Amino acid sequence: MGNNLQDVPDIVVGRLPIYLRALSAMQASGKQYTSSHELAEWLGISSAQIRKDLSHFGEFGKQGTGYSVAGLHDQLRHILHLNREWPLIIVGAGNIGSAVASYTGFAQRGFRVIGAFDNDPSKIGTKVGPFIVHDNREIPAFVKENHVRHAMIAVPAEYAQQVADLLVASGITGILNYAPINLSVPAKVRVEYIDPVLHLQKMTYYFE
Amino acid sequence: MGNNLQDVPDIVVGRLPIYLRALSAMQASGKQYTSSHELAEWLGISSAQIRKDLSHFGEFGKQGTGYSVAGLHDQLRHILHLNREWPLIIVGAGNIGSAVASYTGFAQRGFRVIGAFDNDPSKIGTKVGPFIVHDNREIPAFVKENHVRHAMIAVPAEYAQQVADLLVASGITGILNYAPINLSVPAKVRVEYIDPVLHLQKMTYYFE
DNA sequence: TAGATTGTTAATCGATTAACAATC
DNA sequence: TAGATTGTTAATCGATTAACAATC
Repeated sequence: MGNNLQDVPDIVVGRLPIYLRALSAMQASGKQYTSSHELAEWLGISSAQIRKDLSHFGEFGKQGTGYSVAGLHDQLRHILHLNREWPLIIVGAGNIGSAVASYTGFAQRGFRVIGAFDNDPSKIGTKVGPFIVHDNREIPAFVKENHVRHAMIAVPAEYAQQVADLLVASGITGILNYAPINLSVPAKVRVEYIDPVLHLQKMTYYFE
Repeated sequence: MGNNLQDVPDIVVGRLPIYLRALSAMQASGKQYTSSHELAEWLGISSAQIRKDLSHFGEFGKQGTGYSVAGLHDQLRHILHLNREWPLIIVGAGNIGSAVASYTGFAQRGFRVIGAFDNDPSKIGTKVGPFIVHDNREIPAFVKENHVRHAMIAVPAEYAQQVADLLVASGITGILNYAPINLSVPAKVRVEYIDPVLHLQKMTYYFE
């Protein structure tokens, strides 16, 4: 019941990848079946929440038995459109950009970095991970040719907005921003943020 | 009113670093005063929420005028215990660990990496950023000597839990986990998670 | 002063949880 | 069958927002 995208709260969508990640770990450990209770304990949330979240998309369990680990895993992959490989680009070839370009964890989870860009002449032409760094000016053509939807921004904060503008103009509709600054983009473009310092600062509130 | 730590919802605490980050940017641009409305537009949230959040900690504004950028910035730094420098260690000297060790963005925001560790003999003794990588076995002594409270985990998922156990046993009370796996730790220990793939997977739900 | 904006209250909105009939 | 667990409903809980008196 309720398969309309509009029906599903954003906060629920945000938990699906967490469920998927837990199911992958269970699958890797050879587990065949699980239950909302087991998943809940694993993740530190309530079993009712897991059942409620899943109920937005269908009925995936069996009374008395629970969920097939592989079955629910596949359903979630499908719901999240991860049964294909999404190409990604990374803009910024500094420390963070290099680490992201070299990160091998994308492939098994639905994504593949296919290009790296920077506007610094001293970086263009060098390699980060397996990629030769190209000039930012090549982004629009590259994005169009390769039907890229996602980009990661790993440039200094002062350049992040102009890079975002370029990405949006190039047709990118999902941005993962590593620069510690809020971006302003059209409503149709999704932006997610990663800033480790925010997490650390949140913790220190509770210290001392 | 309401300066009791228990009073303040965790979700409110999580927004304070975002406000602080915005105020830093305003300060850098030479702005003297701001208002809840301006901050709200900047951050894409409601002005009422900002005023409500701040009201948990005191009265920082003036009717008709708004907030002193520098004043509110300092208040938030104080509330978040950022008017000192917190030492950090990083465990795992791979791509992510190296990037984090080299990241220069911690210093201005209350943190400083002071040590890097790994258990791989081929990495111990090498340099990541400005640090020589030490053996994980040196963690307990190092944490005690330097009164370290925070650690970042950047090891493969399969080792993350045992590293977390070692950190907790060493006296670490705040963990920022870059490994894509949920950690199980005592209630007194805070854990925050960074997994870029979760963010990307959330976005693809809305694609196509 | 007149205009603007705060801090706070009360109302609204939405998310989480408890409980249980259905059923494997 | 007996035990276990789902999917769903209704109740609870908590967070967000609208509105406004106070006042700079």
